[in-house]
Amino acid sequence: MFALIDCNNFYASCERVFQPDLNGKPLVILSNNDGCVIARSNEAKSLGIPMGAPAFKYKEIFQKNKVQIFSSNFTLYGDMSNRVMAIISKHVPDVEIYSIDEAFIKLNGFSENEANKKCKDIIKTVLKWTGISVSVGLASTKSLAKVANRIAKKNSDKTNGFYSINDNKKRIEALSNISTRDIWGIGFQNEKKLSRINIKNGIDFINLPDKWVKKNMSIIGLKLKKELEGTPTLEIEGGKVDKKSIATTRSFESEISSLDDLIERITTFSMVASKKLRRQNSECNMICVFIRSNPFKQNSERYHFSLTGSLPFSTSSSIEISKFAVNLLKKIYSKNRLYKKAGIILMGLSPQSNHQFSLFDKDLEKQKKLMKSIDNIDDKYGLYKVRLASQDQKRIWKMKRQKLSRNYTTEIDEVLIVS
DNA sequence: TCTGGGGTCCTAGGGCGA
DNA sequence: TCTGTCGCCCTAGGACCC
Repeated sequence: MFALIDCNNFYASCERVFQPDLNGKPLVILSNNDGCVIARSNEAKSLGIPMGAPAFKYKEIFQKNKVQIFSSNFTLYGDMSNRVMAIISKHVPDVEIYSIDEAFIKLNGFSENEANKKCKDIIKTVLKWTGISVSVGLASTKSLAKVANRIAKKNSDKTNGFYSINDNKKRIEALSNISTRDIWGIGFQNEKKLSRINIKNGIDFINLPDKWVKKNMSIIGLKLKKELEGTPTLEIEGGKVDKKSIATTRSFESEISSLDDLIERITTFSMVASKKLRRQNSECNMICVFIRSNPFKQNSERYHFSLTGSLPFSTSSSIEISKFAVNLLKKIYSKNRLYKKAGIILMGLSPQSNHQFSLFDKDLEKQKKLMKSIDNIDDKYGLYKVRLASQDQKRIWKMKRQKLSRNYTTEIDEVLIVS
């Protein structure tokens, strides 16, 4: 049996834990730069505010309904997530942390009653210890556990946050009542394809021939079909898994066109990305750089230039990576154009311990020591205190985060004081 | 004025060596 | 030595997820 544990309206719940007066009020969390709505409380959902809504377009609705607005505080959400996952891991050994607010668990060797009890215990303990409410769906496969979780959440007044698809009748009923778009793994494009042949819900989908599904939705679609039929094709992926690529990308506060400005951004992104790389003790041998226009601008040309290059050696040095990235940037840069977003993606990741030595390694030890010193200074005085000459020394560009809450759990100066 | 960021996996198609 | 075929590898792009 698999269970999916999902935190309810996670980001909104994190804010409410420390500001309980927000309970019952509509609440939204905005993306970086306060751009889009990325999380909503139930009250905000019922006002018709969709996921991904551009904040500026909903200003009136926010004002009219006194919607509480927060900038995303990933330090807080990340810390609360760690606490929730630690509690789940105490209850069961087989845990897969699927995202910041979701975890799959495997309940092998448990009787049905024991599995049900375990799920209910988790709901109770997480709420008691963290203040975050979670929903749990239990079923024979991961995809069906997702469906069960959805039922648990949608009907929380009846389910108390727990639902189990434990027989065929319940499985058929659940699949009849879920539209294809709401099934995990069926996205916008696949829904369009299915809709064209009049496939509307989960039952319609599993009644399709395997051959059609494989041809039109690839092996992933076929695996999903088997899962919904009750045959597991996806396993728990436990343990700490190293990332296979690391990206740092940002939209700019306004369009920029000069090469010097772009070099400054790409250098800074390289510093951030290579730090992430060193944190997981990896190095990379491929770098992709991209720059693009504003896709939302009416009546103007859209462009997206990107280039991937292979390094002659593997490295985690900020200096090597930024030097290489800037060279790639120079190759794709074109004058007299306006750019709204840029980014760098590090690929070909391998553990530092497996380093393949090459002719270019004469400075390796020197670079390693330098990076270690930079990381030490950052640890002591705050992130990214050491900068390369091509970076903006004053850092005049900054993410817009006008409605940021406090770091209640990670900064001693910001903890709540109870008087 | 103002529309996020960071991942994974799969497939098609081209290059290239056996 | 030339040519055809097969399969592997790489890359770009698209789809999905949160």
